[in-house]
Amino acid sequence: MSSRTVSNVVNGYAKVTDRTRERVQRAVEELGYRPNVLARNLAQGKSGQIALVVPYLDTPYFSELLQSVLRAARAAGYTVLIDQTDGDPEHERAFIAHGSRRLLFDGVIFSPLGLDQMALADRDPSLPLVILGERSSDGTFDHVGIDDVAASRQATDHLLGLGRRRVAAIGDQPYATGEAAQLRTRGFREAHEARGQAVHEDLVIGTPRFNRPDGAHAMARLLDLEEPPDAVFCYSDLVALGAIHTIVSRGLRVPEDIAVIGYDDIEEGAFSNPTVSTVSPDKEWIAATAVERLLLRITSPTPPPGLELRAPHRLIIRESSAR
Amino acid sequence: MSSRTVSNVVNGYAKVTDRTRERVQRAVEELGYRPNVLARNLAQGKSGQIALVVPYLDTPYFSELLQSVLRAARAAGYTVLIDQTDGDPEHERAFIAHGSRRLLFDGVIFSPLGLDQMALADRDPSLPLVILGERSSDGTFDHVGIDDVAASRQATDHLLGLGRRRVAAIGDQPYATGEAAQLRTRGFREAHEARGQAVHEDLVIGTPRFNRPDGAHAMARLLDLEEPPDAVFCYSDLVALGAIHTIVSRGLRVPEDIAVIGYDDIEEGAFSNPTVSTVSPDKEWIAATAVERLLLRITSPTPPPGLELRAPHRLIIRESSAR
DNA sequence: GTGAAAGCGCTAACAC
DNA sequence: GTGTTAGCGCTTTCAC
Repeated sequence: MSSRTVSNVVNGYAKVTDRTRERVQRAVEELGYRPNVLARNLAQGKSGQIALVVPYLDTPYFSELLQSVLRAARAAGYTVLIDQTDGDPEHERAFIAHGSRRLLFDGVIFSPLGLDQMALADRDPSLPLVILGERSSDGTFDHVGIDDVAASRQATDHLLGLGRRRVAAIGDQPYATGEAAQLRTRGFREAHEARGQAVHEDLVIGTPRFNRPDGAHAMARLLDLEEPPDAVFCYSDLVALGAIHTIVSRGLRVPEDIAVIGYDDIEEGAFSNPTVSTVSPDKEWIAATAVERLLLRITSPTPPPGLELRAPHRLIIRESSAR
Repeated sequence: MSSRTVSNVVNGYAKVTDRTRERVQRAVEELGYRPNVLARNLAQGKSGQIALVVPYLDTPYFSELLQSVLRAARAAGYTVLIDQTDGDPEHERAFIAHGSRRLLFDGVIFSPLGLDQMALADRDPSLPLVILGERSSDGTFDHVGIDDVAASRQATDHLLGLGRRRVAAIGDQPYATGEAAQLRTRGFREAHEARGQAVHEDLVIGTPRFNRPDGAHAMARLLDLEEPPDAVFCYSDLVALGAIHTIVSRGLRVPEDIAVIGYDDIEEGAFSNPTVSTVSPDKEWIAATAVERLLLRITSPTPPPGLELRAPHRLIIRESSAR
């Protein structure tokens, strides 16, 4: 009995006699044999790992996503290695560039923040890659995300449909790396246009990130205006929660005085006071699709075409924008 | 020039001539040489990875912790592999038992939920291990966590000090795997004793997990009592948030009608309405210490003694239990 | 300080 | 179907 046969048995190749298989298995049991993953990795030139690289792991959206990715990867026998970039372009680049860690993972699911399209293109072409969020594919990787413009248009239209006439937007990022934010702003504008209403430019506020504090500060600025808004479209649920915090602490009511809608559909928004309306992307779909495409890319002998995958989304109306 | 010399240079061993080092480095540049991590791993018998295994990754407490662990590990040149067990005993056991994945990580930081002390003892003794949460060390691993009894006593005492006389506790788990919960219940009782007050046994409510829905349901039960509580000690901030959600939706006020205090100090509690008082464990300390001890355990030739490490904690009083 | 050569433990051609 | 053997690309003991 040789190592070849053992390898066959351990890896479950069909071509083994039942008797041999049994003999091997008993020996494995008795000797307490454990295959050495490290050796296998080297021999195969694969690590059996995929990396999930996101800007922030304590953002509920990403931790909920991480969970789904983990589940999908596990089902396929892969382990998940993670890293947080804090949106640092250098850190982000290091992950997709040629580097010594290249072999540590067979592929990457990557949610870039500080990297513009150009930097994305300049990467290790042999690294299977799936991009999350808002970056259009250049054909060498897959991209999965929801239709931000349409979703934002719907959210804004919902607010306008409530009869609100001074609708604010919190989260714009008018610079190269703010593509996702800009798409939402575009949707915000389109909704106004469709109803023949003008956008109040002073009500479009930028934020460096999409956090609670960002939302809280931005809302404070809006309330300090001579004519504050009567509704707010926030580019994340955290921003919405922060904004609501400010509104309430100033003695105003949500939604009576100011209606609020967020983005991401994190669980927190379903239990907050008030509960917050939101754009709900299908995270399970996003995670499952991202993993599926990545594994295909990893195992396929010839690189599959880079796809634009549109995840489903829907509007969830809760107390913060109830009639 | 041999591979030996190159290895020396790449790994930064001191014993190389400046001239040789330069020659090697230029060659490395020109050839675009990248060391193969997989081969190195095999040769060294190490993966340069540590695993973080927690019950739930979408729990803010764990995602905040994960973030700190990541930072500490990265500083030491380690990558972090993660897994979520959902508290499933079988899944948890698989991670610390002898197994083929053993070599995939050099050590594990583990927050068990479904595993009792006995099951913990029966593990791969060669696996460096640091336990988080409430499990006392048997001397073969380190344990880091806050003093749950003391912290719970302080939280409860704070509520009693407010003059509340019917203080409830949400989160008890009176079974083998509920050690952490039981310690909190003990602190809850001790606080009453210290003030010579009786615990209202009907106000001590169990929950399967420490989630928002758990808190919401438990609170509903408490409010259905003939004599509802006038204060609640919740075993997690999520439970507190869920409880507050229920209280508010019944038209009662926090803290006027019912004061609430939580546990974990997640960011969400600082922005919710009302903001929630909480027991704040020093997560940064916990993560840094856990990683430090784990790496020591990994690199030390002789196994270090298993330590009980007590992380600092403090009470943060916010609106939910303001006077 | 540098070179040669022997593993690390597995997988996968290649023969039988 | 089973055995033999040559790598995978490093690290490291051992001479020089």
